[in-house]
Amino acid sequence: MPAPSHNPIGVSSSRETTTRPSGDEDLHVAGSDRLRAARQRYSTGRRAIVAVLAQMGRPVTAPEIVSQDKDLSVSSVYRNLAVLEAAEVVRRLVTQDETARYELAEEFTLHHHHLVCETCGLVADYVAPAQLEREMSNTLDSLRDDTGFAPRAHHVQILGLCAVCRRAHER
Amino acid sequence: MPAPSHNPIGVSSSRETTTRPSGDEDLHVAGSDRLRAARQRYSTGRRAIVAVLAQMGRPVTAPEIVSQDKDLSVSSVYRNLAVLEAAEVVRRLVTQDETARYELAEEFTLHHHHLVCETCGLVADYVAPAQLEREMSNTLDSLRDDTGFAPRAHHVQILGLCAVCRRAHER
DNA sequence: AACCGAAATGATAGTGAGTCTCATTTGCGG
DNA sequence: CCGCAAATGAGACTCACTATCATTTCGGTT
Repeated sequence: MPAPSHNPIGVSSSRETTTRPSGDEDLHVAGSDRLRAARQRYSTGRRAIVAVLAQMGRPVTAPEIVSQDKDLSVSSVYRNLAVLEAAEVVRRLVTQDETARYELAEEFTLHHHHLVCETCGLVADYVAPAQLEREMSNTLDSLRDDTGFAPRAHHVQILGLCAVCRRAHER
Repeated sequence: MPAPSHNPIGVSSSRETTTRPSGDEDLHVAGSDRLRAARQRYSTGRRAIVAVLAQMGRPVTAPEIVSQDKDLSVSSVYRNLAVLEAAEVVRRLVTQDETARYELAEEFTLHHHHLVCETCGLVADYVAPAQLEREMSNTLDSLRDDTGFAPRAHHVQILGLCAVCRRAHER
């Protein structure tokens, strides 16, 4: 298990993500519950996908998931990601490189946003200051009142250069 | 030229967008300048793309641009959008439906974010309250200091139901 | 424990946005 | 007016993603 050292950003690996406080057991139990609530089975394939997402600790693409676990087939991964998203076990997110990425639903993580590297496309988790979140929810409240648009979620993407690309860029 | 006092949503049609204050002449002059600065020509095709974007007043996809102006070819549109983006005349943005959309660069509009309808995919401009923007820039400042990530831009997507889909959904 | 039917799977073909190539055309500089 | 680099457009290609469908798995019932 490689460990990319300490890092205030949530690109951390396996055990110790900044954005996922609870253990793997709870995770699978909760996943199973949610699927049952949606009248779906928590099959081996679906469990495997959740395991990969938990292990990665950053949003990953479907092809990445397939290559992580060779027992998974392409079509099943896509189908199951859709099921897991509908059951709110995973969250689907799209960034600048227009390939969908998946991560555990926010209920299994902390509420967070994303840092997107414009050079290499890497997406990292980022927990925003409480004050910003407060301001955001004020804003959403008035949006609901002032306009016809009914907000359900918000998502902040911060675009820039990740540490690695920044160093590579400097010289 | 309406100031974005009420109705912060910018889905308004043709002439009178809430998010683009200046006239078309200025726009093309500025566009031409920027391209020249990037050692590129402001060719007919590129001008046509800018005209379409100005007219639409909301982020549009490349296929939409092609269908708006039959003189444009697919390959040229993609190539020129890339050129225009590099010259910072247009801005490329990707939302949940993973099809890139383009709009005029922010210097030709007001600083704004986007309302994304989860049902129909429509993307509308949204000018956020000053207080939220203030909080956002505080956050970005400390991000730059605290982590290895160098932010260049931020982008808030508010996901939910647009007025039309909301009404269709209610009954 | 064997059976049934529904749910899940996986190989494969299809879709469509976006990219690459290259021969042709356009248009600025001398 | 010429020459050459920039721009164009048709079409082939890539690849993430979806749809199809025959096969397999699994939970519930006798």
